[in-house]
Amino acid sequence: MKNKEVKDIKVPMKEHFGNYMVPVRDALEIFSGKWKIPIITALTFYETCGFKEMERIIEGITPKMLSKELKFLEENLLIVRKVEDTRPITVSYSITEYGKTCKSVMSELYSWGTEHRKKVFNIEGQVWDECK
Amino acid sequence: MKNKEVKDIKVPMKEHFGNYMVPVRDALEIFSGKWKIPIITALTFYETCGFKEMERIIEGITPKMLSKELKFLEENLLIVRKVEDTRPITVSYSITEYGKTCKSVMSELYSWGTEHRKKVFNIEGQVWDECK
DNA sequence: GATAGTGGTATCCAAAAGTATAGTGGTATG
DNA sequence: CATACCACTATACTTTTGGATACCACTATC
Repeated sequence: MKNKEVKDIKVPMKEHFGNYMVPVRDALEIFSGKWKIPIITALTFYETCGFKEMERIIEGITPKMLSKELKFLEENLLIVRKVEDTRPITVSYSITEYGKTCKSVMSELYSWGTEHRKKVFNIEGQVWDECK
Repeated sequence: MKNKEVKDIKVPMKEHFGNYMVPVRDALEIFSGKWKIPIITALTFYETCGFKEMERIIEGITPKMLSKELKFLEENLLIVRKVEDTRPITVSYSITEYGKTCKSVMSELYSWGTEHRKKVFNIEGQVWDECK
């Protein structure tokens, strides 16, 4: 470090980004994991579903995971659970108006992800079958 | 199911959303986990850092995780690693032009997350200290 | 020659996330 | 009254993620 200008000392991130990271983490907590986006997407499309119905729609999910994630999404006000007084009693899960605001994030993820796939794999399309 | 109209049968999601889910997952793979966003953010701010420098900036990260995530981000073309011919040799990590496109996703996550925090916790601000 | 700084790797461990499988209690249906 | 559908829960297990600690080779400084 002789004939180089003195490097500016870089401070730990909290001093710059403490306030920035927290909401980003909050958002990520909602959207990450294997099943949350499929559930939100299904309910965005169908508006309302029963439990077993979702088990069939979201292929591969186990009742344990479905139950857990539905609780999580309900706690976060994105969906509502309603017990219907039918015979036999059924339970309906619906997306809330607030839940629909997820669309903006998901479409951003979608378009960035699409470009990323092109960039990294040089893939333009028509190869979806290979991706499970 | 007597005096109710016949429910439309809801088909498994792949038929509707197979093509939708894949890029969303791709994007999420980049941004989820504990350290990727802090690393991207640090390099977006400082442009270039050395390895030990990043260990100090990103508080709490272990060299193992840092090394692993840097490799991942490099493979995904978001950052570049360059060995500088100095004494002692140093290594510089920089964000790429492409890496800067992450900003759009992160700012979407930030603004949704900020609204979400208000909605769910009725928190407007000034309580950041409680969140580590 | 001890110490410190550079850029990491190796090994072991704990916690979190997710899977597999079975079972529960209720209500219909044949 | 056996079977099946509904909405789950319970238990055990595997996989993934991340953390703790130690260590390596190299160079420079004291």
